Amino acid sequence: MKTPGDTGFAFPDWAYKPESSPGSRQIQLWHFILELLRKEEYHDVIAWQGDYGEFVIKDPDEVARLWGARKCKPQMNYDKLSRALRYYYNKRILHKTKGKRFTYKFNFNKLVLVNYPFIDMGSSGSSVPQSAPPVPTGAGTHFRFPPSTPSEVLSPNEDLRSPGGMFSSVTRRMARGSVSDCSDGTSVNSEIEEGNTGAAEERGERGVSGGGGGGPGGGGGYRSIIHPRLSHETLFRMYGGPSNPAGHPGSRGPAGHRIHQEPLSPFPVSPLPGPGGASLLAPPLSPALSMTPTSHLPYTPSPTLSPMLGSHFSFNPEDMKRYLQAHTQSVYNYGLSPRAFLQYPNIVIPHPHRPTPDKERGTAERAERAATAGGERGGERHHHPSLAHSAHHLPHHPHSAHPHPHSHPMHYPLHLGEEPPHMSPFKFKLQPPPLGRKQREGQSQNKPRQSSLSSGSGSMSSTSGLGSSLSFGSDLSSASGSGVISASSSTQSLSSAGLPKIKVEPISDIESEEEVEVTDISDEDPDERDEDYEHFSLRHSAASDHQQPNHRLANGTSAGQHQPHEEDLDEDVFKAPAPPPPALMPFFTSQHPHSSAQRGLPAVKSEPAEPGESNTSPSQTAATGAAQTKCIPLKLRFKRRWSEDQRMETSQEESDDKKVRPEEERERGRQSNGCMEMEEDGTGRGEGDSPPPLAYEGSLGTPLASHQRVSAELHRATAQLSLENKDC
DNA sequence: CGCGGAAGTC
DNA sequence: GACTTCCGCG
Repeated sequence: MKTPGDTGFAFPDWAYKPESSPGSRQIQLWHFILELLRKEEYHDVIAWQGDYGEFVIKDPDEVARLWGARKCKPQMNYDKLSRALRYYYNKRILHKTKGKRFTYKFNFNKLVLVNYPFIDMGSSGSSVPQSAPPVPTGAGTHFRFPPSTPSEVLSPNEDLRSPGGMFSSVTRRMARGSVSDCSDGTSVNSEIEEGNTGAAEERGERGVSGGGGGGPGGGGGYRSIIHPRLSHETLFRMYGGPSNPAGHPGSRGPAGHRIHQEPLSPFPVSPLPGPGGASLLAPPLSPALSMTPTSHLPYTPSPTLSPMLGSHFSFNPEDMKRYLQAHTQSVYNYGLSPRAFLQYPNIVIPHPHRPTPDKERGTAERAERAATAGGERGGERHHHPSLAHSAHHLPHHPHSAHPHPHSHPMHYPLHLGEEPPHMSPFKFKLQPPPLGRKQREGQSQNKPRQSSLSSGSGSMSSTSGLGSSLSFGSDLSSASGSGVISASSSTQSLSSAGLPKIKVEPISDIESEEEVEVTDISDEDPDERDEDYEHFSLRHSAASDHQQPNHRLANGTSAGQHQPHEEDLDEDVFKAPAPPPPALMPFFTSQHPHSSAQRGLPAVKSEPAEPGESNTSPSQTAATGAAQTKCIPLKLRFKRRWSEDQRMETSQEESDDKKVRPEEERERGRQSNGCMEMEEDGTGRGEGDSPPPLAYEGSLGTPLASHQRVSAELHRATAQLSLENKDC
């Protein structure tokens, strides 16, 4: 069951970030739930189960009690708590797993975006921002619950940010959490907070954790202790975290909880990939990712994962920064709001469990698993298979130029400042979005994959990393998370259906590291999807020409996948949030575990969002098949996309959905103002805010400047891409 | 058990 | 805004 190291980490830090509730000071129920989930102590009461993000309340009364204690609402009961939970449905934070009693599922996407930016950029690499929701460790960016675990406190993200800044923010949050505690000793908070140790629950300890008191101090303490830049792994180790599942797998474990084996991590089965396990390196990918069932995709992409061998593999902070800056608005803006997702609908968050049979993945995963040894549990924690792969592969990569030995080649691009635009070695294969079904049907089979897109030399990538990344920019970026990019553009018209998903994979790990394939994977049906999705589709169609012929195409491969609404939704929900911005793309790429499987390349694939288990194969197919590859006017796409994004940022029009929308818009408004999510923390922001630090080479002092700069880069990249595509 | 409206609280 | 409380409905 639990993972050994789990102690705390079920979700990625970012998951804890309070997405929408900037204002809310009090602990929110979902945070509380997450907190409980991450603590082994409460596994008998509530635990992860089943799909990614899915959890079961084993003891409703107890959970209610705890919640009541936390909120000082003695009268709390499950009925009331569940009502509160139901309110999350509309917010898309949570949804009910139908047919399963007391079982709910988190919608990480919603959360992700918010956190995204911060996702570990840090060395830690926690990397997994997007996709892996559940990154185990949790260093949450901003907010964490009461800081329970040191790890959290330490969260890489924060580290990345500025030590100080993050800190403060964290502390604050912590403080908040603690504050909220009810006076009574029983307060849950305290219990939770203690979590670190786990056992220690109790209240007394709080101080130690710092949660209670206060904040800053506590947080600071941890921080001080740990170097900001420590890799997650390190942290994990410290905490017993992810990386070494092995270490603990058994430890905790009680076997079982009544309900599940799952440990803390949301991903049920995550297997940690071995590599990590093995070494420090092993990045703590989110288990989820690794786990991801195949059904969707192999989720690949986490941006961060870059394979760096050595150091952390996660994102480079820098990259993240760039990304952030670049997308400052876009991403941030999109932030939590569902819309954000809309933009990046394709991104899928992998489900932990569903194993996919994919051929491709299988390979990679197997290897990983093997490495992991076993552990599913281990897997959960952090290892991302992909990482492992990437790591392994990297060495092989010819990239001589690599500045960072560790970093994945993909990263290169990132260093825009330094590198000339063309430098980048990457080659991208672009696969055009799937043709319309009809086309697809006709062609799909025929086409094996056209890798053709790849420009011969990968010129694409060329542009500076940035370029490449940028190119993917908005649209792609979205994909990035999962690795999937929606290529909105497919010329074909998709119709409302949706965007096709495109995969961007680095194609050769070994061979040419840099190539990236972009495949259209989309399979989703907007309809099924949440409103957001719908919007999404709308947007695309309207905004871009992109309409793609069919989403279905993607589906096509995966088409079979429909699942019931719920699942679909779920799936959708879980889809990875925004893709990493262009800059990030590389990261994503590298990370891809599954994709890598194919070759071991670090590729980013986006899998169909669809959860449908059925998909798995299809999706893979799609991925692999990529057959669809076609030449797409990427340039146009990107450009448009970019334009749109910007536009969007500027004006938030959008159709709305239900309730959600309002929120989104609001958020946007705020964000647009320039505020990042972080800001509130204020402290956090200032200090740590990564963005600044990230700035491209610092050239961008201000976000705006950076943003512009990014835009420029993007355009440039786009142009190059277009050139590359010309072949087509 | 689960849903969601309605009203109320903080 | 985020619940909490109550309640009717399936």
